[in-house]
Amino acid sequence: MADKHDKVMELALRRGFFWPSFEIYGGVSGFYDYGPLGATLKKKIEDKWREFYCVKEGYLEIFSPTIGPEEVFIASGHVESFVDPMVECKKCRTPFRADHLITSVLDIKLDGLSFKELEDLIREKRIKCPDCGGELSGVWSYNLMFKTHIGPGERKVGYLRPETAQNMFVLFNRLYSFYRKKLPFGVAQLGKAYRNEISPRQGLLRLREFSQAEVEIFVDPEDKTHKGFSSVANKKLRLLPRDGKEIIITAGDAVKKNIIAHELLAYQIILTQEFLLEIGIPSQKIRFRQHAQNEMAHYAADCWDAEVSTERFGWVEVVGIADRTCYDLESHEKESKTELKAFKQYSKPKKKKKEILIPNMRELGPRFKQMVGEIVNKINSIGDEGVRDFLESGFIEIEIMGQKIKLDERYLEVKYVEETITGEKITPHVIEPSYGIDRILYCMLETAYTERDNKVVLMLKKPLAPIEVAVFPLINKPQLNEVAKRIYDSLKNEGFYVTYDENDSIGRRYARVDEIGVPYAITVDFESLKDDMVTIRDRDTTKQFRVHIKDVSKIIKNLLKGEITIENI
RNA sequence: GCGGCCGUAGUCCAGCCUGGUUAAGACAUCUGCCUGCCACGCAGACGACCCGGGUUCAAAUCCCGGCGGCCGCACCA
Repeated sequence: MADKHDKVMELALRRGFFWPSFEIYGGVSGFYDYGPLGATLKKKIEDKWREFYCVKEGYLEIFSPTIGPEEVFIASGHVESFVDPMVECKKCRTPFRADHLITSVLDIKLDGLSFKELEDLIREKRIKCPDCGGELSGVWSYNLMFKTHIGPGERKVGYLRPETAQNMFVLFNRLYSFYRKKLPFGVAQLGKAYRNEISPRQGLLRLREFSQAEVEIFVDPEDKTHKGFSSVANKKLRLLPRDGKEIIITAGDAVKKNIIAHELLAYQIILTQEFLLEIGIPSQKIRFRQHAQNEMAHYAADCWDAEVSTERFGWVEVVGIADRTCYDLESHEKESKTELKAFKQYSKPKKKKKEILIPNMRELGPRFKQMVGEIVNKINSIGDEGVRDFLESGFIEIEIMGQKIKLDERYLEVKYVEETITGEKITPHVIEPSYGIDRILYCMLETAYTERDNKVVLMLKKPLAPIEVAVFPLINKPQLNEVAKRIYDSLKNEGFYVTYDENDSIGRRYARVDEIGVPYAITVDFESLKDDMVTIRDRDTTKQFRVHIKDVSKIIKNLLKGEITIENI
């Protein structure tokens, strides 16, 4: 029995939403081409995402390279953590995660062992294949990143990015200046990411090259609020928290009861829900699942997945909403030796009284001559502790060019000063909603797929349909064709995605456009030649209304926007 | 990566077990006629054995390998 997944895949293939890539060379799994309808649909989903995040939230978009130098992914942890240690049974060839196997056989916890250590443990403890008792192979690693080389030769290693996020962390200082050094700010990026999956399946749900739409919101770690939160606090969410008990709760209560860690995360979850509803996923097919502690990515502190219910695969993750804390910025700061911090100004400057040492130049100059410069630098860099030592013992000892110099009260004077501290440097935390565009597109198609009288009707949300309006002559006659083509041309000029068809019967043409989700069809009949009116037919109800040709474009526009319906034109 | 099943026009599939003339059908597509609102009818056209090797006089068919798909195991930041 063909399930909905089969039917959607068949439709996608036949009508040009997407196709397996490189078919004439036998195909390569994990890659798909978007055909004309799929590419247009994808573009519309992406534009909707832009409308939500870039326009309404003001998180402007950037566009970065998809290849990055090794250092980026060493810092991000992907070179080390995006790897699985694998062993294989030499006899039955079953592969195992080496660490999982040892953990389960020896009933011990393993943390951060090297591959060699894992291998030694297996040999020492004589661990065999749990399935057949066969001998195990050595430990080998599988890194899910695509590796490449930058420039000639193999000296400079690069990787195809496994997520779009890293570019935005690497660019932090530039972005921080762009946003005029104020937190919070957000940056968006829509682009390709690459993961060399061991065994990709399930069509668009697990690709080796896929489109991510990510936003990184940089915030003060002590202020994870959102100014728009009060307006969404009453909206309901279907949550599946870590404890596994599903609840329906308002965003406000979820924060109050500490189910969702903070307002900003809750706001992002609501925003994601609004997005999914807007593209036509019904609310009963949406839930948010909290990651278990051990399931979370190496960088995340808390993470909620937006999941959409599908017929074959059950709940499918389409958006991940994570609090990545300061992990990424700190890692890049360390690896690049470049400060990646924001300056947090205190609401009131803090005053601090302290003692400092003032060099007595009158004495130091004649005594130390050309060494004075160095000595003064050393004195100025002496911390509070050094000052305290001096107060107690009456001298300090410094080292200049291997020479120890003792300085006593003759050379130094203690001064009491009041220092004003206006703020401090902090590493912002990052909240990240990360959309899987391809998965969303699949879920949209599956949701939209319906059958009516044995015919497929793709009930896509109207503004998102790749073809927005079809124009037909009632029958294939030159007089009608001429008028229909004129309407077709004028709609194209108005900016609509339009199709024109005069082949076969009117019924077949309606069926053809229903199948690809065209929301409205305009039909020119013989009456039209007399009264300048045409029929608009609604995809979902097949209801028809006659309107003036001159009003067609305005009416279609309003229908698509949902400002009017076919019943109240 | 392993195991099971599978791979034939754009799509769905017959034929394969038991090798043999021109690989059948349906739908879709195209052309012509017809057709006055939901896949109408008639006539015609286009179009396929996943790739490589082997066995054989002869391979879609049997054997081996590869690639791809589905399911299960494993994996999935």
